[in-house]
Amino acid sequence: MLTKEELEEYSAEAIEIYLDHISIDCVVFGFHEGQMKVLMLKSKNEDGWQLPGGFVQKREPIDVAANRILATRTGIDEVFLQQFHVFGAPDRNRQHNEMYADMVAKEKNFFAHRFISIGYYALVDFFDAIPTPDEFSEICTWRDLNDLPPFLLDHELIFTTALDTLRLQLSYQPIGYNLMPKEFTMPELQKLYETILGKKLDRRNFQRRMLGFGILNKLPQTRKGGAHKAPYLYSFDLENYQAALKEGLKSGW
Amino acid sequence: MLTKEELEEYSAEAIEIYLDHISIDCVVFGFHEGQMKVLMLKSKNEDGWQLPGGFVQKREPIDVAANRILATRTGIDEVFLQQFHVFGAPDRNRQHNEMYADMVAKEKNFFAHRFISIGYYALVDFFDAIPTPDEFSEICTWRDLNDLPPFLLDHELIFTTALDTLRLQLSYQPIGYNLMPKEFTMPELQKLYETILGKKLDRRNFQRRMLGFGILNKLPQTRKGGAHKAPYLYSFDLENYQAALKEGLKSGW
DNA sequence: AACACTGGGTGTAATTGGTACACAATTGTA
DNA sequence: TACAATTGTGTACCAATTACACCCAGTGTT
Repeated sequence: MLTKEELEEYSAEAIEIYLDHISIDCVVFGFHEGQMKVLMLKSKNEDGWQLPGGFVQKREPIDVAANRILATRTGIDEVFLQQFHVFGAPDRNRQHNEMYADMVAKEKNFFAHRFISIGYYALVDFFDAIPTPDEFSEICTWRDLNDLPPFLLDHELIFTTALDTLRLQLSYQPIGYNLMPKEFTMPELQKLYETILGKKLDRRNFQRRMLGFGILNKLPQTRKGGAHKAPYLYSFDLENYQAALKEGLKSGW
Repeated sequence: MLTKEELEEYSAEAIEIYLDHISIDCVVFGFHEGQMKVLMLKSKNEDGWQLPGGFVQKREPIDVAANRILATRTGIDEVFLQQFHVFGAPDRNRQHNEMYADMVAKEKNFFAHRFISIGYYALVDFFDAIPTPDEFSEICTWRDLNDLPPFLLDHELIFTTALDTLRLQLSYQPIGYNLMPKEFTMPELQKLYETILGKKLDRRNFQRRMLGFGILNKLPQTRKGGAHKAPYLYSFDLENYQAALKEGLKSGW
């Protein structure tokens, strides 16, 4: 737990720099060894984990703020980052309020104010990110989607909503450019889709469909070294990929 | 334009009641005589129109705030209301700031603060709504989608984003329950879809597809009085409609 | 009363897209 | 060299979407 002095100091600084009542929380997805990962932070003071988050500077656009927060936690800039929902229950940060209620008057404790949080989700290359804790956390690390720790605040809701959004997104937008390495095999890409969706897909139909989108380049090389037939390598056709992002993969009506 | 005293009074009251830095703007869609309508307000002081909006009370959930704002402008409660995007550019309400800059110090003018606005869109029955202006507007009325007035602030962006979202939504969720009267004919419903999408649809395929969703009840009556064959009346099957809202109309993968 | 006109109800063939398979090819290992 | 495992490609089948044709009912005209 923080001391009275520490809390007051952090609080005074935050009040100077940041907009009151608005926060940002990021759900950062990565992909490694066939498993989906989320970036999480273990709180120093509390017994639980939270998502990377932060506040918006007084004259900073919110997208820039989200980018800055992510860059501070991972060292990566310019990632695929998308706002997906606003979480605005009046008591969403009740936990904090109660913990420090006796120590510092609520008005003087920036963090005890009511915060409406803008949820962003990000897709990043696992190896590009260097998880870096903030001043309130002792650990910042990737957690497996199948082995998630207890969440603080409403961060479980934020995470679940992000995952649902990602799954929905998957059906009408291309995903993968930000999660896969430059070159990859079709089975590797399929594994990503299966992990996000949480179910098996047919190998052959996946390949045909994926190629049908026209967002992949087949490279002449194959991935040698495996104990079996060497699969071809692919890369994303960035131009078509961007176009597909804009236009969507399915027309609907 | 407001007087110094009026502005200070409104401002002082707002500071008491509302959360600073957060606003809500609503894009309210209605449907009348085969035309899509949006609810808009003509500003008393400025030469332009805006979307209905407001602020969040200090201990009020944001969805409740959006509902309250809408209810105040239309008299309807419990409408289909959905947040779709957050608009957070630092100078989005620059217009206001400049206009009153000389009159009241910025710190004392609540409305000159930076506001991050949560965009909601609503679908309402045209006849249920009674457009009611707020204290800053002289007119509150439906405007035709094909004949929109000049927007103030970034409200054109908010409107456009809402329309895009609605069109996207249309391809995987049922729409109509909140926009159509209790009983309606298939051609009337089709007109709604065509208006939202901005293109013609095939009469026969539309009917089959719509019925295929299983969210309509065919009523025994027909709509008499037209100059031609009397079309059947339909109503929504609310139970199935709700289910379709949750599950989506298309599976995706 | 017969007729044309218009808009509404229903059916059907052609095309497309998705699903479920089978089989051949390649690689390292036994 | 045979084998196991995995990848590449093809094809038959079913479901959904699209495109189009035909008939029906109500109104106004001759």
